[in-house]
Amino acid sequence: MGRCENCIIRQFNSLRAMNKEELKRVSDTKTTKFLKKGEIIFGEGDKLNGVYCVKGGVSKLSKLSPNGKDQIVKLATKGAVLGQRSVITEEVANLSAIAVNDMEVCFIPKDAIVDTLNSNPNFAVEVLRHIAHDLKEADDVIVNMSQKTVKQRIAEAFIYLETNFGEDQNGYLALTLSREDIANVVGTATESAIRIISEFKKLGLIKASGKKVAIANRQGLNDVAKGA
Amino acid sequence: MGRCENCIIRQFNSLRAMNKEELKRVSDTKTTKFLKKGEIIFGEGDKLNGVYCVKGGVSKLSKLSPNGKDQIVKLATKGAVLGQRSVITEEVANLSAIAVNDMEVCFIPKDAIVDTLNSNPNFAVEVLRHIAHDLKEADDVIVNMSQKTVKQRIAEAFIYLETNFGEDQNGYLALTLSREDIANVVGTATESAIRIISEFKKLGLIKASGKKVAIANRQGLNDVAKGA
DNA sequence: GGAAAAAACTGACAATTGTCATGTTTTAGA
DNA sequence: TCTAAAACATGACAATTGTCAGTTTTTTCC
Repeated sequence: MGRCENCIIRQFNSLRAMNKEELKRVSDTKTTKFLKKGEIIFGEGDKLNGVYCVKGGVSKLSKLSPNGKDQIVKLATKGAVLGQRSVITEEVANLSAIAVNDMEVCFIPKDAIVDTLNSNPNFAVEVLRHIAHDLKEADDVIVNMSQKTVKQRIAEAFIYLETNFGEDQNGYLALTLSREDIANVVGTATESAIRIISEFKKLGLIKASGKKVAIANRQGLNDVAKGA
Repeated sequence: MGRCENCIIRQFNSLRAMNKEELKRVSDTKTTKFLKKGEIIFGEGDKLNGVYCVKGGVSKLSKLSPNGKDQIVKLATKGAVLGQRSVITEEVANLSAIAVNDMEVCFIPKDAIVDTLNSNPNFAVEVLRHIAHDLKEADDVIVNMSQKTVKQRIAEAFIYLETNFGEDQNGYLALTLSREDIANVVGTATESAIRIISEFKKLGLIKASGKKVAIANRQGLNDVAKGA
């Protein structure tokens, strides 16, 4: 089992503001878990006894709406710390976290986090910065959701996937989502998403091989996203 | 000019975690401002040199979407601290803050906030709790926006206004919003909002006298909000 | 490799929502 | 109090999006 002190992932999240002893404590109490695609890290309403630091793979953070549809609020990848918010506010989880592909995560019991928050202002401020950034992103999502058409949001989603997860060696988006997941990200019916994706293919904006999608005309997609 | 040490508003926000000296510093550097309905506290893209503590009145926090429509992300009332997020992340404001009715706010230069964040973990954690709570609310708004109909969201908006701002002595909602503002809260066209509000009146769910609105059938409104 | 299951896709249609045009009422200010 | 401006309201129609009912393709796993 690796030591947090040597973990490069830490540079991407708030744990980098911990000092040596604090980090040692985290390292001594953490446990590493491997999850297969589709497995649940935690569910809406679960009481969380710690946070999950994502070492590899991607998780979708989603919430079930009363009408039975899932809304994906965020995709979390390497470096993300899941469950942080719930641990801070001492509430049950507001979102579910489900593995989109195979994942490796470290579970860190909450005491190590909470105690450090209360004693090390650098760490508290660093966590604060991250959560504040998440809040800004969430506000932007609210605006997108309510002011853009489904077509625009799907175009944006592809651009988002490219800029955040990159492409594989063949130029396909490195993160492959099912049509249903894409629909749940942009908040529309699966059929609507499929229809628009087909249209994008016909227009030559993207190309697809099975579920793999590649951006074929970035500028064109951008124009659609901007409503041109 | 009042002293922060004696200000009851402080009990509602993160400033309650400040100690005597810190509070004294805030009190010595703060300035009080009075704003009329419609006045701008700060605008999207402004560089903020401090935060605004709301002593009275209500502000709408909104963002202009590329299509020229405003999306109201949040309504802030007594006790809210505006601009906190931007000061923490050292970014320009992501949202505009505009007075919905006459307001009184205290401007607190950012140094007093930032220095305390860096030195007093209690304060940092208290701010963290507030921002974390805001984040949860924002996530919930995302789900509502994307999974509920305009009718449901308008019904919810009235219930929200009642539970958060209360009623006046005649039973009307204490906070009166224009139809346009309501449309901008729920993310729809003004005409659509007007139509649905008219429908609610016909159904006896609400009654209206001019722009003042009263909830006439809470259970019925609730049913609409839940999609029954 | 083949069967079963899951995912992707398509068409037809209905419901919701947006837009534009216009009239009416309310509000604010001289 | 009167008037102009703003806000509210409504109709007609178009565009977007959702739903249902299927078919086809892809994936999974024995």
